[in-house]
Amino acid sequence: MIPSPDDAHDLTRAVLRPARGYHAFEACVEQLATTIRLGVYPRGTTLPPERELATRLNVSRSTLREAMAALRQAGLVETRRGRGGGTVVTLKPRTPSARAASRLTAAQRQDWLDALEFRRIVEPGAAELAAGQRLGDTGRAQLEAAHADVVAARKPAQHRQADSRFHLTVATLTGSPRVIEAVTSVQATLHEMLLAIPVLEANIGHSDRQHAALVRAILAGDQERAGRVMTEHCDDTAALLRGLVG
Amino acid sequence: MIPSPDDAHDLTRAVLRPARGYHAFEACVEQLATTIRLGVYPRGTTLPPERELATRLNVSRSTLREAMAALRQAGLVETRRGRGGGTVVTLKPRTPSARAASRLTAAQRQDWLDALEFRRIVEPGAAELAAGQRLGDTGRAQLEAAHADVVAARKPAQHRQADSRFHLTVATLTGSPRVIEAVTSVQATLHEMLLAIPVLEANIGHSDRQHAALVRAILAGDQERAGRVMTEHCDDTAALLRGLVG
DNA sequence: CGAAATTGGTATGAACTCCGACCATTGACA
DNA sequence: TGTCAATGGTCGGAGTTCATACCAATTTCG
Repeated sequence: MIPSPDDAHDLTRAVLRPARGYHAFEACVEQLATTIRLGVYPRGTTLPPERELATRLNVSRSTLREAMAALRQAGLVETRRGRGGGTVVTLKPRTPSARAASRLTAAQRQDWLDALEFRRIVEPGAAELAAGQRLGDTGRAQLEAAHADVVAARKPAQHRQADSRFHLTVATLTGSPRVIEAVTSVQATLHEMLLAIPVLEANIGHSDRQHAALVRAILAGDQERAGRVMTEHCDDTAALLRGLVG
Repeated sequence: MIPSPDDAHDLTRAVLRPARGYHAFEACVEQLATTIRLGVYPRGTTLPPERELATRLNVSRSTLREAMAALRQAGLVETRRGRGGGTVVTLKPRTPSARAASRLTAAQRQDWLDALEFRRIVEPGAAELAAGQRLGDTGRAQLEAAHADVVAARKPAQHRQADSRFHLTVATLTGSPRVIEAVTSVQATLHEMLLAIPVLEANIGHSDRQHAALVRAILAGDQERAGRVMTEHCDDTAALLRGLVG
């Protein structure tokens, strides 16, 4: 039985997506800026050499350099020449402020809510997978270090970055490229949201307890519990944000 | 506490991904070919006009036309001019054959296994979300139609396409762009695998029973059961494929 | 029948991107 | 101290992609 074209129509509407959302240049700026803002490269660290970054991003060095120039002009990085030189991150982690929350397009809001739903699927899955992995010493150490950073963070801005890094670390432990990409994308959007919507101290404490429980579950290799804890964590954050986004 | 650059290194290795994997032209060919092979546009249906497709894929018409030319040359479509003309799908669904399975690169195998892991996260999540949706009559009808197509399909090739469409339909019902994209991507890879690795009739029967249970769970709004059934479904397929892929 | 609408086909120049080679600066190290 | 290596900076030509306008074929419908 061949479906009529009309049956297919809804599907295709949904399935066909932009083959290429933007120019290479913009894509680079976007990704690098996100990487920096998420704290993957914290303040003071040096980015990899241009040639390596270009290779990694699958982009010509010229294009990458244009992106770098944009970052430099935006004040995220500074560049020094010569051996031992390079591009260092100068961006101070932004402190959440509610100013931006007002000018929210409907599309933006929709995307944010979608990110929350997708997150609830992907991050628990990542946690479960990570718990199922047989982690080496380095893996366990990475996880504990990332968690320690979150606990140690005093200022909200630092806490936010450490939190991102923690979630990305969990994803990294799965060793699955697709999972990592999904979590990265979700965290980027989440980061945007949390910058626009300041979160209360009490919520941070709650969140930290969940992180701790998550670390225990993953280190213990308890997949089911890891997934459950992460699901709760996502649900709690989501409930909070949904309330504030509308 | 600022992490040392070395701490960050593993994370960045994982997080930085190609900003743009290929040229716009290739991306279009890739996506259109996949869409057609998955049966989103079954044999005999007419694709949307070039101008609309170009807009949808966010690509200039010239570029889209080059992609179309490639598809035409590859024998997937035929084109007629004039009002009421257009580009129609001529590709017969391919019958699975094991010929291709031999020349498998390590990277390819790795990607396939990764897709299976990612699928086990995303598709159950999609099923659960879909079950939680308050479906309208159209939604319910779509799901039942897609399922009926799977059951009615006689030849393996047709069954394969109907199966893809079924899973994509479930994803579509969630209404979440990110979920849809994730499932599409996963199904594309799965399709590749299943073309290279013929599956036995007995497995098809088993799979069909799971589909039926899934439809019941979603229509009943039973999220937990929908998720569980889909998880089993993915696990069973994965076990089979993992055995054959190595 | 004939005009209009819809669809694919063609052309051109500008902008973007890529690649490769080479230059300039600076710190590391023999 | 001088050489080397690593790094950012610059340049030019080739290939892609884009936007726009216009042409050609064919069906629909007044």
